[in-house]
Parts: sequence; C-alpha cells; structure tokens
Amino acid sequence: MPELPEVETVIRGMQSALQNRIIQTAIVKRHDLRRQIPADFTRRVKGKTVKNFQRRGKYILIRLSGDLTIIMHLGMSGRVTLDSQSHDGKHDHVVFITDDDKACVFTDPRRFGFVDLIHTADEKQYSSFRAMGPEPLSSQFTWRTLADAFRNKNSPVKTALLDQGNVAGLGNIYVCEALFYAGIDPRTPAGNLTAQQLRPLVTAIRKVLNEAIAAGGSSLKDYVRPDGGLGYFQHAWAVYGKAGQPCPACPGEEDCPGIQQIQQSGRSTFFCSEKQHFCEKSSISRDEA
DNA sequence: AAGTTCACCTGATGGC
DNA sequence: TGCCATCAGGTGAACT
Repeated sequence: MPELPEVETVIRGMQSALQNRIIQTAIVKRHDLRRQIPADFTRRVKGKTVKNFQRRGKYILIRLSGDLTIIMHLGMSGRVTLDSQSHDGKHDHVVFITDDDKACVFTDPRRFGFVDLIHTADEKQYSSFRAMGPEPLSSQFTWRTLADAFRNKNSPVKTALLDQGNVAGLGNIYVCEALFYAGIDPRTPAGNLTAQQLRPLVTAIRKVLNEAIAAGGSSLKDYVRPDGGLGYFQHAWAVYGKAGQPCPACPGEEDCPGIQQIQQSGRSTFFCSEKQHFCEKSSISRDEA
C-alpha cells in the first residue's frame, strides 16, 4: 500500500487515536520481519507514553516518553488497524494495547515492513535516514535541489525519482503520475532535465502528493486507512495501471497512442508518449547545472 | 562507480 | 478443482 500519502494517512489516524495514551503492553508475535524486531521491544515500550508522530519519507516515527522512538515501515503490504476487534490474524505481527484497552495492530503479509526501536538521539545516524533526500512537501525541496541531485545522472528520471536519496517518499504510483503532469518522458536521463522541466516537475510532485493526502491515499488491493475507511485517490490516477486506455490529456487525438506500459529497473512505468516529451541532453542543462 | 537486477515473502489473478 | 506463471505500493545487497 504505502507511499508518502498512504503513510501520512496512517500517521494521522494513529495520531488521533494514540496521542498521549500509555502503552500498557506491546505483543510481538513475530520478530522476523524485514529487520528483526528488537528482542527487548516489549520490555522497553511498556508503560511509555505516546508523545507524538512524525514522518520521514515512508517511515513512521512514534515518539515515546523516555526519549525513545519507534520506527515503523509498512513495506509493500503493511497495514495498521486502530481499535482492532481481533489481533490473532495470520499476519498480525505486533499488537499495541493502550491504557484505554484498545488494540492497535501492525499487519504485514509479505513482511517487507518492520518495527524498530531507537533512542531518539540516534535518529540522525539511523541507516535509512542518513542518505535520505529532502521531504518533497517541505521548502527544502526545490527545482534547484533536484537539479543538484540529478546532475550528471544517466539513469532515467523515473528511476531517479524512486531513489529515496534524491527525494524522500515517492513510490511507483506517484512518480508515474507526477511525470505525466509534468509532461516528461520517464525514459529521459535525469541529468538531461533543465530548469524548464524541473520546475513543473516539482510542482507536479507536490500536486499529486497533496491531492492524494487529501483523498486519504490510494486504496489498492484491500488497503484501508487505520480507521477502517477507504482512501479513494486510486480513482484519480491518470496513468498508473491504465495501460491501453486513452490518455486523459489528449482524448480523441489520432496521434495519441494511449497509455503505454514499459519496464524500468524491473518496475512498471505507465506514460503517454504523446504528452510526455523526451528531453535530449542540451548544452543549456550543463551550463545551468 | 553508477546503474541494473535480484532477493526478500505472501497473496491475488489468469491461463490451461 | 488444481497447478503454474506472473505480478504487486519497497528496499538494499549483489551484481555488471
């Protein structure tokens, strides 16, 4: 399920349900997720107060009393259920019981996600965060920072945007969508892009993320928000998962081939080659960079 | 060294 | 009904 908008939706749900609650206990039913859950996890979080929540890229940070931070990642199939009525499902891995006797359950069939616990002071050194790029919805993210990150890169802009070291939180869906709105061919080498293309790209990234957050994320497969409601941004996808369908930007135009699907770095890319233009390397891009 | 492929794991889907 | 192949929102190690 989870790219930045889905993670943000999960955090907002957890925040309203768990903020200022005390963790009575945390039952770890399986330690062997993508990373091992620390053996002393339960002992260390028991009795702690949930202070607040933050997001870094696709990672959920849960601040506890005692200067501890739970780091949670949803992988491909991770879910969080609040006020859960049952937590004995096959893939229910961690259950938090709070002082209002409610259960918050972390479920992840594929176990690509994980739950970890660190001292808050060690966060900057945490391996996942050390080389992570700027938050795309922050003022730190500009066409200039993207230009710096893309300089001399030959990998396709689609692949470069998925690299969390260039910009944090983007995944396959929203990269396809953003490149569509920016009118950029996903096969363009990242280093070829000029300010002319990078400005609308930054705008498009912010637009798709903000709209998806407002819609409660995209519900794919059986993903639901922590409160049980469905996100509905999947209905707003322009290109993702729409191979063979008409391009929404050029309906009825004879020279529009419709949405095409290709593979890039082993992942599906959806785009319209009529609306999205390939950018040749220009001397201008080198001069500006 | 940058760029690509693969492995990690389970479930859903579709063809035969 | 079953069996097999393919695909899926992510990440990082192991290749070239």
